[in-house]
Amino acid sequence: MVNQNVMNRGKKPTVHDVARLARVSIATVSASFNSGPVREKTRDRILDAAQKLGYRPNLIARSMVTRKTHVLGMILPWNNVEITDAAVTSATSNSYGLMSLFSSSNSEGGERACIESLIERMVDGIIFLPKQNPEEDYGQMLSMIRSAGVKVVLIDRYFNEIKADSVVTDNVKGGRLATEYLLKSGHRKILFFMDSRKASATSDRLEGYKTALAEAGILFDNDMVAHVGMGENARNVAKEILSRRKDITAIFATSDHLAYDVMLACKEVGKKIPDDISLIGFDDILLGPHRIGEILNPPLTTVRQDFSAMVGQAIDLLISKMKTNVPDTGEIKNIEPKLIIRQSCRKVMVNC
Amino acid sequence: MVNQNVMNRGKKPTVHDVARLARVSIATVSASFNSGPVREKTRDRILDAAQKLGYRPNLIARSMVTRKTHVLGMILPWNNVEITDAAVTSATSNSYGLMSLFSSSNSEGGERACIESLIERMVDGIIFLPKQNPEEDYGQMLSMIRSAGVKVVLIDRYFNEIKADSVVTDNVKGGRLATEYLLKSGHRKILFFMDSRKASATSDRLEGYKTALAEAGILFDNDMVAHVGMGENARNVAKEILSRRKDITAIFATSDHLAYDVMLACKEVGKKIPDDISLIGFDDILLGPHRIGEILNPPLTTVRQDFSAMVGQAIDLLISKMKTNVPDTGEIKNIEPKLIIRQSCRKVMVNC
DNA sequence: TCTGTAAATCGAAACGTTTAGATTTGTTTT
DNA sequence: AAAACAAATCTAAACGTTTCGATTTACAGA
Repeated sequence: MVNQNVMNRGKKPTVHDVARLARVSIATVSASFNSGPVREKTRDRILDAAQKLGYRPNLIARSMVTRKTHVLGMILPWNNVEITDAAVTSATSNSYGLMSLFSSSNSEGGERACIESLIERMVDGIIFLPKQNPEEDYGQMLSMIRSAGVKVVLIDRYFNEIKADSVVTDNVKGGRLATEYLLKSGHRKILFFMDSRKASATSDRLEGYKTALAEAGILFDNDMVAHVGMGENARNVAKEILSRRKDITAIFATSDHLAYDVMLACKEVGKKIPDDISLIGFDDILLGPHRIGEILNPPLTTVRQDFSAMVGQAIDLLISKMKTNVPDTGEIKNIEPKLIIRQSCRKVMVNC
Repeated sequence: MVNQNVMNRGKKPTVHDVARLARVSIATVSASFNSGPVREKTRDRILDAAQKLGYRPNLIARSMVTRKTHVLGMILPWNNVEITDAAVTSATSNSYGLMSLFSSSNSEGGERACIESLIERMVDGIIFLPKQNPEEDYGQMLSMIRSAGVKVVLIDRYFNEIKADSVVTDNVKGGRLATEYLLKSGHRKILFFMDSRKASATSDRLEGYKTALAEAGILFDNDMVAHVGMGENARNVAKEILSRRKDITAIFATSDHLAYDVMLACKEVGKKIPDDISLIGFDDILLGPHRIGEILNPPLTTVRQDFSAMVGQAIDLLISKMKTNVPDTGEIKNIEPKLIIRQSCRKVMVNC
């Protein structure tokens, strides 16, 4: 029930209306809504008046003067449920809004256009998962962001040449986990099956693969890493390799999607998983109430990334950077990956 | 290279800086950025100046006076890649920003809290997919939105008692498509397997099921519709029915997730799909480069919803409503569903 | 009661646009 | 060349906050 006498008829009530009703100045109203120094009695009177009028501060007006929108931006190459979920949850619980953009569906302009759009909308900070296309100048993109006074933290990727705060899965550990598991199961000829992007995530996983091999005293063979080129079809690439390299007993695919393509290829080529080929993926993609690995046939052993933790920490970091105005230190936070054992790998006899 | 002489050193340039450099008033600057009436010669001078200064209009300040943020809000029960993808694409191409919220992960407050948050942030319009919980007062929620001067269109759901514009899949057609297909394949005992929510989508699919039955001259049997209660596990419910009702030859599940649970149940009970039981789903959930139905074993026949078209039309409608200030007509737009035939159904001999 | 001081309150000026309405400029008509 | 009119430009006032410095108030100590 709204008191019509004091209503600025038809329009939303403002600080002025509240001030008038509470018999104080607008400055005092503002103070009581921002926990400034105001006597309890006055605050009660003001809150009462605000209540009576149904007053809610206009965030746009506030942004105008504070030069903070309390909105975060996020740029991903593709939509990812786990990431966007974690991001809105984390942003919301810090009472920030979130605007997500997908750089690959952005028809023209890609990542740069996304950045410009977010800057224009004056987000306070940006969570950025760069594609790491070799032809793009990420240094320039980042300085574009910074010179607009916007804070940024990278997720799932980091740059060697460019100083930027990132939070990523410990991919070398992930690669090691997968490879060690295969090694322990007796496999010696393990194919590293990757896409052709130049992402830090992928090369770190490869490094983990090499580390595990070295620790097991096995010589790294460059022919055992297979790239799926840009235009190529992963399934066909896998088929080709499968029929050419009969010695391969296990495949470590750098994503669950790639692993699925390997499954398809195996079926077409007449190899059974895990009997003929052991297969391990990466990501453990979430799919509604399940993981894709549970649904596949056979259920896929894989390395789970904790995107929720990754994004949560990224947003915490971002917010703390927004408060204290220190320049980027280039810090890289690692999130622990986890081996999820299902049924796509089998033990193999080693002749020793 | 920025001209330092004219720079408001350190701060971003404003209309005033541009006006000064171009020797016009700020009103004229504003006019040329809003395609107002300004002589070509002057416009060039202004655009030149703006260029030189690196001027970009401050959208917050603009919002302050126009009372439009050019941001849309979206509320979904759960994150859905297809919907959020379509929404950001469509919003972006109309040069709107988008803020998505998920009412079920919003720890406290749910849908109402999401609405309040979006209103507070002064979005111009809201795309709302209500859970349709029976205990919620959606009429009140909608009038909350409207009285804040925010436009709203519903997706995937509509209300009978409440006047609200919606765009939904033609679910009775979808239900009919699925049932007719099963009927044509010779099935007579078709279980309608649904969750217990009171969503219009589900009851429409049931209506489509009944229609198809009636058209085939088959008496509707209420025992052939199975509900999964709130606390219940769909797989267990399916198992129970499967072992009790030996006459069932086909199951129409109202979602792909539910269909997957049926698959699990069949496996546990020793029934083979499609040999013993024919199964059909709904949604045709997108999963990266694939559909979940392709990945399942056997590949799942299902009814595809075109979420992309649904959201696209919803946003178009929303935007047109925001321009012309007419009250909601309660119009309901239908999106065509499509039967996707894979391998989870088989033909059955009819004794005639 | 008076004074000194800290705390509370206030007035006014931003913040960067858009937008009426007034005024000037340019163009056509007479 | 003057008058009439349309088009372009300008001036000033919003829009609803926060914030800074000034002013008032409350209260303790003398």
